[in-house]
Amino acid sequence: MRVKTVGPIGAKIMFVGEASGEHEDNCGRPFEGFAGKTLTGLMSQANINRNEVLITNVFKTRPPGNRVSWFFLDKECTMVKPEFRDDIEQLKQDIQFHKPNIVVALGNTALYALYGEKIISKFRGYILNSTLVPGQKLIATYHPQNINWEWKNHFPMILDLKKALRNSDTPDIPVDNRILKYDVSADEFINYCEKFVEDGCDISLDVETLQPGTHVTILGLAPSPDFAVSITLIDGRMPTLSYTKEKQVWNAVGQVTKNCPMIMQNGSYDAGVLLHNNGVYVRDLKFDTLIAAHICFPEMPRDLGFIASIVLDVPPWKHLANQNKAYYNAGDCAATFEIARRLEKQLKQTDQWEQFLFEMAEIEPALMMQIQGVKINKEVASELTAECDRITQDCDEKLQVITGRKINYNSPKQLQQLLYIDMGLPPQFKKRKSVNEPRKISADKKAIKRLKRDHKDNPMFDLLLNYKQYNKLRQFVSVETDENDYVYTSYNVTGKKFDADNGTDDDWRKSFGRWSSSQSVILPYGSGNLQNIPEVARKIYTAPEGYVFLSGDLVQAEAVVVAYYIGDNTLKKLFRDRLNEPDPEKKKKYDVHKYTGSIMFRKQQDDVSKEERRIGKTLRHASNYAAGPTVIADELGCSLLEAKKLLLIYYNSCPQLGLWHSRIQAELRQTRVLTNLYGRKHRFLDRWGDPLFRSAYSYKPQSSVGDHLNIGLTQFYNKYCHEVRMIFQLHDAFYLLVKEGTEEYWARKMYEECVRTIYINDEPMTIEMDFKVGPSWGESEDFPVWIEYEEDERKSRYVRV
DNA sequence: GATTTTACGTA
DNA sequence: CGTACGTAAAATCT
Repeated sequence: MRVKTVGPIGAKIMFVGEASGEHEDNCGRPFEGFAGKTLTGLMSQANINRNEVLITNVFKTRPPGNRVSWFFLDKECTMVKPEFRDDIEQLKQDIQFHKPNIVVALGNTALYALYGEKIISKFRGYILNSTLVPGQKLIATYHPQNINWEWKNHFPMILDLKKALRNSDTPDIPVDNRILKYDVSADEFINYCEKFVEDGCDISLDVETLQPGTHVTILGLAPSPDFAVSITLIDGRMPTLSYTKEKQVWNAVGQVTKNCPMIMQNGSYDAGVLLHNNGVYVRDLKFDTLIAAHICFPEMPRDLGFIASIVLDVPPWKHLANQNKAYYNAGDCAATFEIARRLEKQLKQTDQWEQFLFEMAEIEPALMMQIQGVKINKEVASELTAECDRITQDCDEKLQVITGRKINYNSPKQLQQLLYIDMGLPPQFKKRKSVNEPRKISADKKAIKRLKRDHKDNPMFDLLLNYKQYNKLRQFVSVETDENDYVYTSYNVTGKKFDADNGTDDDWRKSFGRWSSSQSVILPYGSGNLQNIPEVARKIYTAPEGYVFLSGDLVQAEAVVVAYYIGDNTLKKLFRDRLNEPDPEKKKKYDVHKYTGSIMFRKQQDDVSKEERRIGKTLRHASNYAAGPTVIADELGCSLLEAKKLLLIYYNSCPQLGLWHSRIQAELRQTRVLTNLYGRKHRFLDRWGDPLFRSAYSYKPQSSVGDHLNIGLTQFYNKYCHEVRMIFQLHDAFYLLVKEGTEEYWARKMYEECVRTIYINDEPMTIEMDFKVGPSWGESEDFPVWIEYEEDERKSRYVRV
């Protein structure tokens, strides 16, 4: 049965879907089946009443197998079969008859029919002018069915629908009055720069770069959302200006960044390139739209195109990037300026301005650490590399004797063949996220450990584990350095690697306020991420003659935060006593894990064995985040039954934990927004269920500790960056490179900036900081410094939880 | 040659 | 059914 367009005459919004499914075919009305239910739900979340809108499909009949490609001649679905062209004509006439203020295209097919473009992810959320009915305002979003498959598109789709509603008052398509000047002459560009300096106005800046070397090819500036100017410095691979002229341009840009408050999208990159390559220092990065987006939409993509699509009412421009880079760059500058205005408003309205400011303040220390880099000891590095090679070769040879064949142990496929087919061992499976997923066979470390447990007499499993360990270690110790033996990392304040721009982006990033570390695009030397270097490999990072590494780490930080959240009085006292204990030897007495062991095994703390302490540590850690018995069993190497017993004892000894977990769930149910100890808000967008809860349990402690350290680190940097060098940030610790003999002086300064009190329900919580000193990152010893801590009102925060 | 999968290091 | 992050090598696709 052909479906009709349904809805009231005079409706302001018209939804256009794809084609009929089974239900639609039966009743002749669009969106009556499963996808229809989803659509109704989405509409109501966007405050749209389904009865007040028009709904139709592009194709009026049901394709065999529900495949849309049936309507097209080609696989890419770009040529409609002649017999279905009437459907398109019908759609056109329907729109012209009803004259809705806005049409909403649902999915690729509708977007193609109405606008001639195929990739919904690139065009969704923008205000478009329909090509099928020129002058008709159009917005595209996902097909409801897609939301059922890809949950991460759920929230953007609701935002799109809300935008459609906002734009349904009038049929007017916003006119683009922007003046985007591109490829201006050097002199004209310099004139603009001088004018901007004279006005002292906010300026948004954006650079395009060329690899390798990260040379600036195009530079754009905008003093408002309506005007932008860009200059091309490198065309292809050739400079466009003479040396003298280009120098004049850089001088002019330098004056702008010296005198004007700057606005950027990911300023850490642009400012880093300008500083490192062009000697241009950005004095006042006033507003970074990446940071703002991270605070406002912590689970959303943060590229400029996406932010624009949810914050602005503009036509899409990102797909033009390859046609005219200079024009596109100017467009980016203008868009960044406007996004900054809108997000500033939103940050203030949602009471997150303070959080925004302290995240902004983290940019400079993060950037400086990136550009300074760390020196590698090449001798130690090559020794360790040789050792890795020796051990892996040795394992390889011994394994060859045992198994009688030579395979690549790094190959999951070959290893699975060897273990589960040739040797006939019981296949091991990877843990699934949900029971609906198919079980996946695996030959990873965990699998081998399990096999080892059941075949204690066979030495091959130890050899395999050894091989894997040293093979992995090799990648951390054999690193490429620059000509001065330095390596670098990019510390990313918003904790995110950028999503691929090919539309096939993987999981979204949660980013709980911790920094991430990744390979620097500006200085691509070293293993990239410096936050996952194994202990042994840290030996290659040695301090120069006369210097040592000094680290300050927050003691048991997450455990402290959890203890206060759940209200565990014994633990609170334990942490407090440790804080007030001047004797470093006696401090060791206050050991959470020994305490846990003593409860679990009902004995005095002094009688707790090493093994019992380990069990206590594992249990506390795992159960804070609601881990299950399988994980405990794997971690402890015990049976599932034993793990279950241990967990039961643990939960009985700590009933507050379960209550806290329930409270988090209740909090989620309200608004899905959780707030940490520093006021950082996070809206959780996952489907309702266990993975959501687990993620939420870890949010408050993890992000609170992250913010706690980063605030201290930033304060420390602002005071002392001219006197001392900051080297690493490891989530709950940071490292300095200090002159021998000044360790204690700097330890005290770190303590002053990092140790502060948060009052939780009027109770003071203080996380202690301990210090370590060593000639290399890998060889350090405790460096006890007794600092009497006075709770200082000025440094404190009050929170209710 | 480009993309996806598998594995594994840290807090 | 800890979570979060980034990278390398193998496997697979085109």
